[in-house]
Amino acid sequence: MIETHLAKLRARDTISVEEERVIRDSLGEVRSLPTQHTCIRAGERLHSSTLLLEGLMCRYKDLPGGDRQITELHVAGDFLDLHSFSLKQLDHNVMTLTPCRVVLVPHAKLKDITEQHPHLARVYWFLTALDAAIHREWELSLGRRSAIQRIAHLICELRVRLGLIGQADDDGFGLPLTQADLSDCTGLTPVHVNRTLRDLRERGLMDFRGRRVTITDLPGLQAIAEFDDSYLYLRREDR
Amino acid sequence: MIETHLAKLRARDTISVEEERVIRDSLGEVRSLPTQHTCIRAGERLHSSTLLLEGLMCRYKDLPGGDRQITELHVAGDFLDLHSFSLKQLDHNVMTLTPCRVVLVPHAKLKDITEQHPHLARVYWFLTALDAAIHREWELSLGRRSAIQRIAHLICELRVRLGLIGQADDDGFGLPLTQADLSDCTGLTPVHVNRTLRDLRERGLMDFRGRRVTITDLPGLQAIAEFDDSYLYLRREDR
DNA sequence: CGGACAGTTGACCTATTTCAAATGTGGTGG
DNA sequence: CCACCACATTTGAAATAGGTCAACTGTCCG
Repeated sequence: MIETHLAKLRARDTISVEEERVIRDSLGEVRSLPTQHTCIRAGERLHSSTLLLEGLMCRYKDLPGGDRQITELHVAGDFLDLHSFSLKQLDHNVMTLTPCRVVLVPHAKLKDITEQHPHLARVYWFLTALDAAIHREWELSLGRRSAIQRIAHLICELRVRLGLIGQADDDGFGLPLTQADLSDCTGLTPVHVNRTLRDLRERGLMDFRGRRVTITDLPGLQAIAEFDDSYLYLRREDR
Repeated sequence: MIETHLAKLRARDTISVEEERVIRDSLGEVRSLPTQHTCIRAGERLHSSTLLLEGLMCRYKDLPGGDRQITELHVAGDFLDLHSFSLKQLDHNVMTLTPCRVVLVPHAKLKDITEQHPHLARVYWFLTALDAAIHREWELSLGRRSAIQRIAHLICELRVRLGLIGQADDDGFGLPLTQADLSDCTGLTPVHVNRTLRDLRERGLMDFRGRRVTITDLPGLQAIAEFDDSYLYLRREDR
């Protein structure tokens, strides 16, 4: 059930059999969620964190005028709100972008981990630091990259993150997002996303159609995005 | 020496006398740094985290073309790189924007804290989650707010954060940044920052001259920024 | 007094947005 | 199997927020 989660952790550190058992013991209720469903709202008091088992979800913030910014995408194996353990409530919403399956991890169990399994606690602390690193890279995209770079960069990021859990290879991957979702990730309008996707296709770099990204020139795509995966911390370390 | 740091923590949780002693015992070398000095570079292996005692610093990422994005500003009492404890190396640089004084906290001491003082460890985990919340708010600014909103929002954020450590009130605060620094925070050009500051002045909202922000209409400034401080987690909680 | 920056302004430019309409496309009910 | 509906995608034309380039003006400090 949590193989994708373990794959994500084990790409970055050593998780012992004992720790794996502790993780499995922390799991609570499993839920299935429909698509386009906001399952956590900013300001709600939370008592458990949510681990994504299957599907695609996002964190987003809305503006009074109706504009939306997605601040991070989540794939299987990600904690959507591990930070709610420290924060107690979130400053953003979390919603599904596809039908999803999730499992709840009570904050009480996480607290036990901080008291009895300090190494595992450090690994989980690392996961929240990794989310922050992704936020920083998105700040760079939103602040300083052009439209074509923003989209190319996002696709490069997703290729690596999905690759870790065996859901992407060099040729492409399934990506059940609309162009409007993509515009909310990149701070662009849906119309401009459409034109930019055509540009990427005409340049022979990638094609995004029918909920699938086909990468036709990976080095070229990475070059235009100026993509460097070091912000994803893919090396194994002793935390 | 670390009063600003304790003020920041105690605005969010209860720190016992014992925990205060643990924090004081974790402090290592104190350093004075000149202005415009990059003291941590992306990719460097780090063995201690740095607590800012005095001055203004920033985290930033550079692009090959020379563009720069500041991802967060830091005031006295902030850890610049508490996350380097989990990450081991950073994905961004850290530099001074004024002359600064900092104190180093060895990662070995932080590791001891995770093993012997789980509550304090959770408080520090919270601090890194707070940095991530600030990153998310900046993503929203960079992705969806107009130039005038981005600058107004940044000023509102700094007023609150500096206020917590007694360095700002409703009338304004010292802010030793250049307009170019401001442009690197907001993803704008220095020229447009200059015009936008004039706009804010002519609207009677705020005036930024001579390294000082004078707020002439705080409610108006907050209104145009659509500022809501909940992402700064100012309520005290039991973490 | 001079030099290095920081700030200011004007004229022009362009990437992206806005608005509006047309064209797929997938699912549902008859 | 078809008609229809709700959406997602695509395209064109016009508008604009913010960028670029270049020059000029403080201002601080040695």
